[in-house]
Amino acid sequence: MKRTHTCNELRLSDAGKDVVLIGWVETLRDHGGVQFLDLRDREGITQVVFHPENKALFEEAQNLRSESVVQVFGKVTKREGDTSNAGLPTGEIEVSCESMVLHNLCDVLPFPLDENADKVNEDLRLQYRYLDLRRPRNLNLLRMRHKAGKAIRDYLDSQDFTEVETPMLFKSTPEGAREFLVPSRLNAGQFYALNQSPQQYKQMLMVAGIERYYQMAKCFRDEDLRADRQPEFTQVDIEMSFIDREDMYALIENMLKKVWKDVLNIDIPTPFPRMGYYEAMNRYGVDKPDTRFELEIKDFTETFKKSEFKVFASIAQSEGGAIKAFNAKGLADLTQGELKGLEDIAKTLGAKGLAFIKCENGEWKSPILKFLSDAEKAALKAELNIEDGDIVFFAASKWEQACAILGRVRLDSAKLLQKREKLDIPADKYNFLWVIEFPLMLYDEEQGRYVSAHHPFTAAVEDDVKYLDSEPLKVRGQHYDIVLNGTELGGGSIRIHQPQVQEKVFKDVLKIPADVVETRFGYMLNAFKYGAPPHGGIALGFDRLVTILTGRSSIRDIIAFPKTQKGQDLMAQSPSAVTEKQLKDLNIAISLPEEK
RNA sequence: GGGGUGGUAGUUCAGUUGGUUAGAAUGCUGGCCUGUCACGCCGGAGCUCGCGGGUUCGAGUCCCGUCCAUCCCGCCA
Repeated sequence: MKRTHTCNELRLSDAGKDVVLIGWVETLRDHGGVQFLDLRDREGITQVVFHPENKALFEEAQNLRSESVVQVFGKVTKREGDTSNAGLPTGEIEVSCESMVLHNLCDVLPFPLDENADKVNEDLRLQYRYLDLRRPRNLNLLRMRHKAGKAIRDYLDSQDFTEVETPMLFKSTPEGAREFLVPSRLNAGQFYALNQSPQQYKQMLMVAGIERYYQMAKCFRDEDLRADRQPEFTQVDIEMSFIDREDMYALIENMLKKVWKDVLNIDIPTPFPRMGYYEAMNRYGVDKPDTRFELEIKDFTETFKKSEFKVFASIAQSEGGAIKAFNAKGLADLTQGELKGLEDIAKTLGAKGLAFIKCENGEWKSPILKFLSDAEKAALKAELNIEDGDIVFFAASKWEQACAILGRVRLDSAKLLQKREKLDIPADKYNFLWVIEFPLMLYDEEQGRYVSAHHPFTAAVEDDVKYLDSEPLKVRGQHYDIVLNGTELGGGSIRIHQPQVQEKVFKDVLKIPADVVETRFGYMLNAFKYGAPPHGGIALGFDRLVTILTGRSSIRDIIAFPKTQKGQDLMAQSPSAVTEKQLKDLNIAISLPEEK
């Protein structure tokens, strides 16, 4: 037995016991005549004391280094008077060391593992990921991730779900995200693709009659990375037969309720509010609104239709044009630099500029003020409740673009207001929201055809099916997104389960050529002919969920071995070149672009 | 593919209008210290300034290119 207790176990009542502890050297304090060693394992810290009577042991302790692994044999001793440490659960005792085994003398660390580690360059920490993970805070993140996963599994098990593993080696489906291709040695010149999601397999499981399926599914996408995106990630993938949207809402609400209860001991209220796609876009400028604060966007297209301000008037009169504004309440004191930052972000989203009106000392200030009529000013003041210290931002553009611009400026304004402590968003505020009734189709100008807003298996809302031929843009899908604090946690839909409907969507609405439909989806359409039950499902980004649950800002924090923005694993050093022989077996030739 | 930020001791950073031997803290290392808990005190070693090129009498500093990290846009059915 390597230890009798963990480093967070011994208390005053254990005084006098002979114990064995093992762990890492957290700190070493050498006072010449007495030495202290804080020994740490994943549970906590216990102070070990060395006295000079045993000279050999004392010198051995002096030669230890931080993060070495030592096994300590000794007696639990009460810490007398003010030598106890109230800041430590084990602070009333210490272990008087009688002998010690040094299991591993640690090299000098490449970076400190204390609270300063958060400031260390992330690439260095990723290279030594095992050291960064060793910090108790980071180990705890992995343990919280485990707890969240367990809560989900426990809940779904209680609801009679069956976890089924589906293949990661799938076939290439070029219409989705970029894929990781895997060459097939046994089928020269052919490739698998790592699955982007188990979408098609889980629908086949419904046809198979499993009724309630879930999987903690590893998924892969070869897209550019972000703070909330990794090339491989985990989805809580769910599919159910014989249900409607209400069943799905209830299931997910109860599941997330259990996760928050089990991991954070927080009761989140259910049911979650619901908001239509167009309402979300109009009020918040995004389809994943952060409803923890207001700063809502208002529409002034009608107000400016007959305006003397030609820039606004011409857009307001144009097909699909919109004039929108919101009041960044209390942000009139923003600096030139901050204003430029907001302008720049608006421009990256296609705005020509960012018109604004400031209200300071009862006076409106704005480059566009001279173009506005009294009636227009009155309308703005009333709708936006403009008061001293406020600043109003405008977007004039196509409806979707105007929403997107102000949606983004709204979020950035909120950050500026938070910095000024004029907007308070409590860390434990969790605003869940269902965003529903997305349009089923969008018109892609470039391709000159309709494309699925989400994926082509989504069923239309019953009342809208009749528009499928005549006005596809009017058709709402039975799609739902679950949103938390402005992050899209996941989405899903009730699926099409009738082969003739699915075929019509592919061929007549999406105008996918018949032969392409046959090669990509032929087996699916065929399967639907053999008693496919009505079904629907959802997929939740487990990594994103855990990121928010743990209050972190990057998905990399809650993934054990994450990749950098270039998709590299700096510790294991992947990806890497392979041998000529490997390539030959796979019939693959590498042709790199010429160096400039 | 595009835009922003950053790259100087092991680590985190400072470095003036371009100017002599590039600093601080921490870590490491040698010594002192019998009650600390981020122990304290005294000494020491350690940086070809991401890489390549250019301007200049002289470049950490200016210019060009490039690499890496990160944030964002595109992208993510």
